[in-house]
Amino acid sequence: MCVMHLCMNWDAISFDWNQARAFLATAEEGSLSGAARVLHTTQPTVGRQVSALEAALGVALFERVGRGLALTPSGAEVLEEVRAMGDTAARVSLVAAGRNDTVAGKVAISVSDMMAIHVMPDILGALAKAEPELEIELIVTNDISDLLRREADIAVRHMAPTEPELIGRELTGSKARFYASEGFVQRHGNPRTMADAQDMPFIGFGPPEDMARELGLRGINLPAGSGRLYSKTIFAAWQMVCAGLGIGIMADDIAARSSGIVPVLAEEEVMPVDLWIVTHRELRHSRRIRLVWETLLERLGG
Amino acid sequence: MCVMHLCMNWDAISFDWNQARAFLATAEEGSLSGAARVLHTTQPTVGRQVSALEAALGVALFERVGRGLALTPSGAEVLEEVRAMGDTAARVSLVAAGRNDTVAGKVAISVSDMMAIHVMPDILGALAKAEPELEIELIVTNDISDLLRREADIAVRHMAPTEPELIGRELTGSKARFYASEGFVQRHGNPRTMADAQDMPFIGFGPPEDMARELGLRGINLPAGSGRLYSKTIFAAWQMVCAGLGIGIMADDIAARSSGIVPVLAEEEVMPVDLWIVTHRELRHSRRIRLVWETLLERLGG
DNA sequence: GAGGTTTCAAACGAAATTGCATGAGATCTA
DNA sequence: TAGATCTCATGCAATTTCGTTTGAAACCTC
Repeated sequence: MCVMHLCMNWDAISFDWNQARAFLATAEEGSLSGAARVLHTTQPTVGRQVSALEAALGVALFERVGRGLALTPSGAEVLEEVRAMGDTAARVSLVAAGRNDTVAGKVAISVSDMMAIHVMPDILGALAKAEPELEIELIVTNDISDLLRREADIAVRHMAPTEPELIGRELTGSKARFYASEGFVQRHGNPRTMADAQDMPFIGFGPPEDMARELGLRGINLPAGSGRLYSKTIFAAWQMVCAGLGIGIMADDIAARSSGIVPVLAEEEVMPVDLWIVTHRELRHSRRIRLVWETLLERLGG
Repeated sequence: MCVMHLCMNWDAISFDWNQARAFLATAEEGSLSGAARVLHTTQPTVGRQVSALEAALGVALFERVGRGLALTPSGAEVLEEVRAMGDTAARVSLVAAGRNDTVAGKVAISVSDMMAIHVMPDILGALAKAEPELEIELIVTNDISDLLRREADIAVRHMAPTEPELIGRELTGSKARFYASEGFVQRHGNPRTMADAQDMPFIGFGPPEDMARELGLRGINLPAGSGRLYSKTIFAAWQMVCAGLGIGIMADDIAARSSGIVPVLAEEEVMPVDLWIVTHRELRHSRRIRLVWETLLERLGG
């Protein structure tokens, strides 16, 4: 609109911005109580703030209808704008975090469950010891965390980021191959090719379709009907492999930590494991973020 | 960016929005004291709010340098985003005002000085009597007020609005013609055509170039060198006409209120006076605005 | 229909924020 | 260089806001 701000209209923004936030949270969450929860405050406070905003703007935003509130048409219209205000507020928070030059504070790292269990403890332990003021939240998920919405500050992913707002760095990932338990091999034999394993069960790390597509890209075709056992929680799936329920794919270094596990399908392709650390472009220069970033880079092999 | 708000990231907007506003005002005004003035609060309060924001974001926004503050590079970057937040806040205020269904409150009307003196008093008097809770600010300016920035809520202009956000309604403006004082006519005679007035002084309502261009569009060519006396304050210019200093253009109904004034240049074109009332599209349906709008329409002749 | 679980609203005491007054430092003018 | 006028920082009293608690009404489940 207008970039020049020679004279700002201060009257137009003189309403209480926190009350606007309370209204936003209430409308989004659907209730005063819900808003109070997400804002880490209490229901009476949110209620008073919304009422005060209504009085200040001279507009009835909600209609008190039994339990819960209902947006009035005016409220819906105002909400649109307040929502935009919330979006810009999130951007304020983002660039501020990117400029944050204190080491103290929180960094949220999103990793897969296997990494959380097998490789992160050492790294986080070293980090916590080296930087006592650093607070780290480990978000364990096998879905790709939404860095754009800042569910996490840094994510360890298995692929390069596609969003232009994100920047990533590839790590020297290990190799992955097929494994099974010693018990499984004793019972079924150790297949050397996929043809040998036609009738053997495979443990998947996600829906069979996804697994088949993923491996198909690497020239490996799983037998039809395999992978009826799967879990998106890789740790759980791997436990099934260890229990001798079937064949699974695992990174060599992690497989090496499990006892009683042997490689199978020796003549099939050994697959490289893509590993990326990813963060938001704006956060890249935050001292705190960079500290964690460098440590991850070093310990995971940059 | 993302229109879907299935789950909002509430942590990202959990900083104090009023503190952000304090920072915005401070940065824009250049000092804590200045910010305190525009925000109708005190300097210690603004100072504490800005400091608290710095602490919350972990970013040094200002560098305390003797008298006054200087934005840090980080502060400048954050300011950009907070400025965007301020813009959206202004929009909140705008649509809220448009939905405001209370009669009580302020309406700012922007008019030319002549209108302010000659026609508004009656209208505003009637309005104030009919609606005791209505508060009206009369902004007197011959520049077109920036309705987009809400310097005024309603403007009476001499041309149709060009901005798409504004809506206007044409009024039945009066006719305008050339006038001079009786004393002037006694001394110089009453010219009937522009040729007769070649050597007579003209009083302008703005820079001679503007006047010449404006009248040229209507087929009237002022003598070269006329209009060396002018004032953008039309009232002042008209006083010069009344004092017999020269010939001036005036709307008939307003000229009729001045004694000792007679029409001159009778054979020249009589010019229609364009008259529009203009407001912001969003404000159109505010009860308060509509009330004033309808009154202006009625009394000024819709 | 009773019990449990929500919701919002009201009252009261506590805590945080605000405003005023004051002081110290810097800039500008004479 | 001295005075005036700005600026921001600090201490203290007063107001406002907040959180806790309680109550009443609506919804869901059994």
